[in-house]
Amino acid sequence: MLGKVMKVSESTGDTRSRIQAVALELFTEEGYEKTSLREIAERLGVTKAALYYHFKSKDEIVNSFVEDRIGLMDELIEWGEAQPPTVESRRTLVVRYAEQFFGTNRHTVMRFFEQNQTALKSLSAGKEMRARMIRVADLLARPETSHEAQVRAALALFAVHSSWFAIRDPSVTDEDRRQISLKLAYELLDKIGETAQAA
Amino acid sequence: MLGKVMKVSESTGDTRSRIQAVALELFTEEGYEKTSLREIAERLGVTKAALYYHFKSKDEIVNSFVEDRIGLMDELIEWGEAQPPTVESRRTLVVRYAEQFFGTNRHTVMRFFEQNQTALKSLSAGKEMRARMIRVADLLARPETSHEAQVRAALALFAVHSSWFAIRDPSVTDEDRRQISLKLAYELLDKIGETAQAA
DNA sequence: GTCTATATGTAGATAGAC
DNA sequence: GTCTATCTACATATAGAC
Repeated sequence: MLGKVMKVSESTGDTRSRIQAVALELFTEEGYEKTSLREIAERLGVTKAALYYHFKSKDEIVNSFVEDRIGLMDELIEWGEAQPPTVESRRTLVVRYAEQFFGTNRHTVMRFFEQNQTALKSLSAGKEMRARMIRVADLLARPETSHEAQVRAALALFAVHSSWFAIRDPSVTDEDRRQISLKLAYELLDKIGETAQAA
Repeated sequence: MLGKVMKVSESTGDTRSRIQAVALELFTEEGYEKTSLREIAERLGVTKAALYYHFKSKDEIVNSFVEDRIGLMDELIEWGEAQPPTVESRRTLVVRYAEQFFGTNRHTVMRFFEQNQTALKSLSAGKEMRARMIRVADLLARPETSHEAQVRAALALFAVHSSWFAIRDPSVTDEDRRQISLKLAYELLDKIGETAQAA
C-alpha cells in the first residue's frame, strides 16, 4: 500500500517501500527528530546515500507516506460537507473516520501523527494533516458552534485514537477496539445539536 | 513557583528560573529535540556556558520543572487510592486533576508533556510522568476492569487537556474551559461501575 | 555567575566511482 | 541503485579566564 501510487517504470520499488516502512516505524516509536537517517539506513543494511537516491530529504520520506492519508481525509471531508448536520450523519462520519484509522495497513500513519504532533508543526505534511483534523472536528460539531460541542467533537475523534493505547491488553482485537471507540463516540456526539433539533 | 524548592543559599535564583521558563516555553512550542541550548541562551541574552552553570545537562532542565508536577501527581494518587471506587470519588479525582492542570502557573507543564510524548520516552522524567498518568486512569476506571471503562477513564482525562486546544477561541477563560471539561468528564465517568453499583 | 574558546560528536546532505 | 568519501552545520558539553 505504501508504494501504491508509484509508477512501474521505477524498477526497484522494493527498497523505496522498505525505507518508508522502517522510517514510519522508527519515527513513530522514537520520534521524527530523534531518528537519524543513519539509523534507518543501518536497519535496512544500506548506506545513507542510498536513501538519498530514493528521497531528496528526510521530510520527503514523511510526505511520501502521508500523501495518501491526506487524500483519504479529503474524501471524507468532501463527503461530510455534503451531509446535513444530523445525529445520523455525525455517526456515519466518525464511523468512516474509524474505518480509515483501523483500515488498510492498520493505524500506523495515524499513530505517527499522534506521536509527532510537535515535530510536525514545522513540516508541511503536518500542517496539512492538522488542518484536516480540525475540519473534520468542525463537521462533527455542526450545527452547533458552542464550545462544548467543539470539545465533544474532539473527544469523539480521540476516542478512536485512544482505544489503541488506553486498552493496554495487547490481546484485544482491532475490531473490539473499534466497537468500544464508536460506542463512546456516539455517546458524545449524540448530544450535539439537541437544541437545534428541538427547534 | 518554578524555583520554589530552591535553597536560599543559591543567590541568583533569577537566572535559573528564567532558564526554566524559557526552556519550558520553547520545548512546548517547537519540541524538546528541536530546541537547542543555543536558542534558549540567545533568548535570555546569555551564553550556553551560563546554562551549564545552572543545569548539568539539557534533560536536567526538564527534570527541574517536572519534579514538582510529579509530586502533585503522587499526592493525587495517594488520595485516590484511599477512596472507595464510587461515582462521587471518581468525580472528585478528576476535579482535583483539573485543578492541577488549570492551577498554579497554568497548564504549561502539562502541555509540555502532551506535546513531547515521544521525546519523553527516553527521558526519565517522561517515564515517571507516564506511569502516573496510567495510575490515575486506572483509579478512575475502578472497580471495573472492562476495556470500555479504561477508555472512559482516558477520555475523561483527555477532556481536561483537550478543552485547552479544542476550543480555539482564545477569549474563552480557563474557568469556562474547566467547567466544560468537567461536565464531559462526569458524563463519561458516571457510567463506570454501574453493574458493580447495582449488585 | 558569566564569559571566550574549544573539544567532540553526529546530523543532513552531496559528489562521483562502480 | 548502491557505494565510499566528504562537506557543512550545529548539537551537547567542558576548561579555564575574569
